[in-house]
Amino acid sequence: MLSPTGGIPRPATRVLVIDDEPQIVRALVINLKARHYEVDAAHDGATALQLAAARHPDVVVLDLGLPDMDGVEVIRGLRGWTRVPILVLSARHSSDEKVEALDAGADDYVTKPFGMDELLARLRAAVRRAEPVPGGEEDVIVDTADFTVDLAAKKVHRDGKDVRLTPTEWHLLEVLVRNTGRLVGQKQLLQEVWGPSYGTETNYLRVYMAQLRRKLEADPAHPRHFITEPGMGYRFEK
Amino acid sequence: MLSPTGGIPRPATRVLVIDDEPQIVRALVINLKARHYEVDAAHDGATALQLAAARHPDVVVLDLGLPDMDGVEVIRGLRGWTRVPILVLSARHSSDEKVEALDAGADDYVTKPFGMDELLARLRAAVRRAEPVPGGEEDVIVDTADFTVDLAAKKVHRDGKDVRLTPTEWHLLEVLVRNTGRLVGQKQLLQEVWGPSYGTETNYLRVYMAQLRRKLEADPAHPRHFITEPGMGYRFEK
DNA sequence: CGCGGGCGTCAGAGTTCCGTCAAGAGGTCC
DNA sequence: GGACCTCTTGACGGAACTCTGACGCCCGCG
Repeated sequence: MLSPTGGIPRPATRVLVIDDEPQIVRALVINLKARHYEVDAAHDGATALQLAAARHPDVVVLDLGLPDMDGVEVIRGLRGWTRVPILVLSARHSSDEKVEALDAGADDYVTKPFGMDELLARLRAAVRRAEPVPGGEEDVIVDTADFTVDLAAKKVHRDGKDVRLTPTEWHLLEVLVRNTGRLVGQKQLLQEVWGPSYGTETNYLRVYMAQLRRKLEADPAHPRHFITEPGMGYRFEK
Repeated sequence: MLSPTGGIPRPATRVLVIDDEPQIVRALVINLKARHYEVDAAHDGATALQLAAARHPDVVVLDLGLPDMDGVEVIRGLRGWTRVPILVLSARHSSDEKVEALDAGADDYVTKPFGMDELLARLRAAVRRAEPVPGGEEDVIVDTADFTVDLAAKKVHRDGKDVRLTPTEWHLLEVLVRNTGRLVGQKQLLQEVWGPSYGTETNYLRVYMAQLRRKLEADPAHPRHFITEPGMGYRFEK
């Protein structure tokens, strides 16, 4: 990873670009980075699905013509678990193609060649409407008997004090809290926190889970909130 | 999905069509009504804003060329109080126009002449993503008289408490529950839980089935939910 | 009435998995 | 360069889980 620890306060929009044509990827990456988006790129569908799971992009730009799988399959693969906006690029102008992609779950369909300004505007629109309603959403703060997690401010409060967490500790906590009550498999946990290639290093989990419990549990030896499900994963309970 | 809303019986999707060209309005209205949308139509911006406030449409189709006011002003007027999806129609292909409309709050931009199929697909996409998350937490929950299984959270609840299951127990339960009411053969059960090379070790089944019944049945000796079909397999009943 | 197959139950052995500690590697800030 | 801080890695005791064999029960059948 390039900046595993550095990304601190600004929640930059993360874009996943999926295209097998290097020039297009390059043009997109340059333009997006210039506008302070965080960009990941994949040149085939399999990599794309992996990256999406690992990085949780805020928006996906997908070229339908991929070497390894049908673009529509990529859409379905994503839609199986996420509602992230998908902006489709395609050289095909056929109406059927558009309808198929849109009905599979795409949010927008742009035909090549496209104007960069227009694409960026469509991207802004897609991101904008995916944003949570500015006024509502109490979900950013999760309260337990022992501590409070503020997902927006990235802060944990306990006994009237802020608890200091390292980036990895926070990342792990975040994944667990966003799935409050649900079991999160160790593989999923590892891949979301450490990256797609870390699926088996369960010792990381043990170390950092212990760290979290030491900092947040009233009695770290008998955790009430960070619960181990042996052989499966961990679960955060309020 | 045949119905515009995605199959669930719900009040019809309401569309507000704003265009000053009678033929286009007519074509849209006919096509939309044929697909069981409710349709309102306005021929100018002022009427459109009034109608939108009165009728609360689920999606707006807006032609930018209106007699009384600039189309972008209509977008702003709507965005002042609602996040309803806005699909813009326009004869102008200019990139600047598109960018302006999209940044003013439009969700999509289609240039005339447009294909009706494509427009309808884009409309479906706009409506779809505005829908609330299906099922709230989309947790698949199976309820019985004695306990509750949450397949997404991997949780079993009984008598106000969470029941702790081992990985094998959970896996077995999952296969049975996903086939509620159906007989699952022992070979199938073994292969799904233990792997393709296990087809005959029926003693595993006996042990873990007993485990499940002890943890979940009110009277493990006389199971109501985990039913043995001698010589064949097991069946889960609510 | 004896026999055998299929099933449920139990408890122990063996293995895997987890929590904990500690030490080293790498990076950052003064 | 030195003093942190953080992430990685290895080792170990103990806990949890899986597997296995033994036993008893029920039932159909010879």
